[in-house]
Amino acid sequence: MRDRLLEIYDRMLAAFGPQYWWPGDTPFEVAVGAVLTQNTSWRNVERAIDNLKGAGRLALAPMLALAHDELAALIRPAGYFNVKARRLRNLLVHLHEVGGGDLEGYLAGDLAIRRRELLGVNGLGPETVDSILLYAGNRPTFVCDAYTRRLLSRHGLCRPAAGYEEMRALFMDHLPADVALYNELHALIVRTGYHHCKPTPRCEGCPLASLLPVWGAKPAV
DNA sequence: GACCAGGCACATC
DNA sequence: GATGTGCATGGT
Repeated sequence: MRDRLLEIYDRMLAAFGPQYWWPGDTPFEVAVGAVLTQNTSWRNVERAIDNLKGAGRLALAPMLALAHDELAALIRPAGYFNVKARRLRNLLVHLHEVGGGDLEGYLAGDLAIRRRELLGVNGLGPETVDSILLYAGNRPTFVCDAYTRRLLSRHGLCRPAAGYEEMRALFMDHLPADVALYNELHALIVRTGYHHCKPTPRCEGCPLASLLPVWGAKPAV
């Protein structure tokens, strides 16, 4: 299993190069982006983050001071703005009350405990929590998503209906707990997902074709 | 106009 | 435990 995962990693890296994730300037921006990007394209998230930046609200206290409607209006381009305004506030309140307002210090605490605490915040699921821990906190936890399930299941490495924790364990049980590796591997899986679903379901001539012969958004028959 | 995008909570069976 | 639904904008 380790060798198969690393071969996929090597192929993707050779094809697309390092992805330099997460696209955000500060840990706080990364954490906010992790919520905003839930089921949403990154381009729309960027608009929302630009709005927050432009309004001088991209920091814990200034964002926490916003009324629901004000926050929702700023993040509108990211979609689900009422839901996400609530989820962001839940995260901010948690960081303020449990984390003492110090995001980086908070994320540096015991990994299993921090993960469990963050999963207890309403609106933060496993992908969002692992993204915050890995990309904002530089902690070794693997991030999985819909692309990951497609990649694994189409290579017979997991069931098509595999749960999140099952996929995460698959990576973490077979790969070293290496932040740089986890960072790049997840980013490359997403990058490969874009590449394959945009042009054509069957990616002819792709450097990954022998490893990833079929990708389309809907499982190919 | 249909389909998709770096999910998640909640209701229901 | 599995399955269905609401949430919403913007690109292709």
